[in-house]
Amino acid sequence: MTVAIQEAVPAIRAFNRQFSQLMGLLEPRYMGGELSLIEARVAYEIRERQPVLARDIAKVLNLDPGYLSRTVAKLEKHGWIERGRGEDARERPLSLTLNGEQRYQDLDAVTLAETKKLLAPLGEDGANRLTNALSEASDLLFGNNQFEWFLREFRPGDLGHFCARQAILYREHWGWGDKLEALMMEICATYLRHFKPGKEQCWIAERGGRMLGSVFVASEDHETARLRMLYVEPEARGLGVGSALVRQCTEFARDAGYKRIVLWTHRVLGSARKIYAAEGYKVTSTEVQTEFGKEEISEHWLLEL
Amino acid sequence: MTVAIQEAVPAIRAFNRQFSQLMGLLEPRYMGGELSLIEARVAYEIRERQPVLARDIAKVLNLDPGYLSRTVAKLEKHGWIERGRGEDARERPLSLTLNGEQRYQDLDAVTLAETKKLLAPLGEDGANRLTNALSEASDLLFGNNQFEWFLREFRPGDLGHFCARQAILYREHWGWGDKLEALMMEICATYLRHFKPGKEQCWIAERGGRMLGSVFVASEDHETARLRMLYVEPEARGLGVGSALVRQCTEFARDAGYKRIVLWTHRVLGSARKIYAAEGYKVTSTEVQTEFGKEEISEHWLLEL
DNA sequence: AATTATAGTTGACTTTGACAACTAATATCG
DNA sequence: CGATATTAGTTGTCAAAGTCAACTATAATT
Repeated sequence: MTVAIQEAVPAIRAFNRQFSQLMGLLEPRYMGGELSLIEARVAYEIRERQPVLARDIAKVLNLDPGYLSRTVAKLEKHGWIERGRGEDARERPLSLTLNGEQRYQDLDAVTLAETKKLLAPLGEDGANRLTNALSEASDLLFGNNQFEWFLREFRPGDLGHFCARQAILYREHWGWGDKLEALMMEICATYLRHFKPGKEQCWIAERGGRMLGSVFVASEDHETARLRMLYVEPEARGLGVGSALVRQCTEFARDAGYKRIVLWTHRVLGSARKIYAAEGYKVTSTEVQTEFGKEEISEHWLLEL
Repeated sequence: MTVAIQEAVPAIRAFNRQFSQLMGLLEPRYMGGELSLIEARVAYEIRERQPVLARDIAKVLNLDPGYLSRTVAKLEKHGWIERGRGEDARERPLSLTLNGEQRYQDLDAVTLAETKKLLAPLGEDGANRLTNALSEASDLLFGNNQFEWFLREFRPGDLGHFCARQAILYREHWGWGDKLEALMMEICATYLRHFKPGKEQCWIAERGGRMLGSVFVASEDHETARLRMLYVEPEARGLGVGSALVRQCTEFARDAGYKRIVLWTHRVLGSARKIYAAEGYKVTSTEVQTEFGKEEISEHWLLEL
């Protein structure tokens, strides 16, 4: 058993305790006492899955079939749901009535508003961080990555985060020193300072608020674009993030009217090299340099647009 | 209502649903049916807070006093807890008996083992990320953090993260533009590039793996140190983080043999100004500048060492 | 001294939830 | 094909969980 798991156990337990207390405040009683918590949950599941069989609801909510039967009967009596007829005459597929849908919306609006009120003090940044944290935890605990990754243009804070990740990853994997971090910050600073909209751009690959990778195009001269600082998080390898980023750069450079796009990379970065090659880039020259603390073979690549 | 909060609401609701289902599997029945969930929770709270009054337990667990009274009676009958006598004769301070402590440990060992089994597939890295994600969410939702904050010297990646946070926070709060981000990255890059060990240093205030604030001392000339880029996360205000960072700088500058330490800040940053004043710094001059997109009054401060 | 408030208890009650026996329909297998 | 098993859902019964109001004993307030 690793140390990290030893530490995660109290964290999750403490979180559970506080979180369920907080959520308890949020779902005290639905529809002014008309529905119990369980009834509301059943209604929710029916709505999500309709038409659905009671057996499936019982399974997902872990309810006794008898208890569920009565709950369903009550919901039906209230006019929220209706029980249809299936192919199999034993089955009574459940679905929300129009009235039920309306009532559900009302119910939902209340908890929605309360949740918003709860989150309001967090502000823009806090809400973002919360979403990220929950998405990360959800990822790890339930293993469902509900979010797809996508590319977007960069925003304030992205470049800093990017430098941080690069500094950590490169040091971990390749043992490069402080100078790399300084160099990257210089590049980013200069880039931001002299940013030329339409001729330059930076893209972030993101999933659930988490940066999976990034790249940027800088203007070398009127005819030449430079692709810089491609990186992909280890956890995102194999998703096609790197290719998508490089292709985005190529297309952008072409649309922006450049005649060629160049880049500088290192022989040791094998997976990046494969991507460049696959996108049609060619090595134009090679050199040995020692700037980052140990000897590395670096390469210049080029693609005519 | 910001967009970020609009997005956080479904995230927290979805998380709640899945999380409570997962935790439900984890706490089905304590001690082989000897104790109910509520009884176990009450026992937990008593253990955490002993000696504690029933009223406080009722408040924190949101229980009916009558119900709690019976629950407590049952725990006492089982020999888990005992009811003492307070100064105030109405009060019956509760505490675990030795036997109760032993039984609690047993009980705890079971759920602990189950939780570990649940987390085992995550591995070292996953467990770390989960701990961080939960600690972050816990911070944001409940505003408390089980970890203490402390200062440390900076590490690779810190400066990038620092720039990112500053860019986001300053934009959100003061509406300053891209130029600030560029300026900060330039400062950090130059700082790293020309870092003078013993004459310069950067400190990070950290809690539970999360950066709460930061500051750094740069060498202006042989006799003058410069305090730069003090920042404290909004969530960490009022903990004394800012003062500790400033004091750290002052002491470092004194020990490093500087004759004075100076800094540059803005009139609008009220809480920072208070800290500088409290640490003995004085305003030496004032100017209006517009570099960050709107007009700001900036100030030069100085402390003779 | 009278009034009000607090800590906790008890009795009466409702709701929640669990379990097993049940009906009715479908599936399976010799 | 018919006996048997299985499945979807219902109903009866009961215990546990939870609520509410009335209650005692003590302390605080006016």
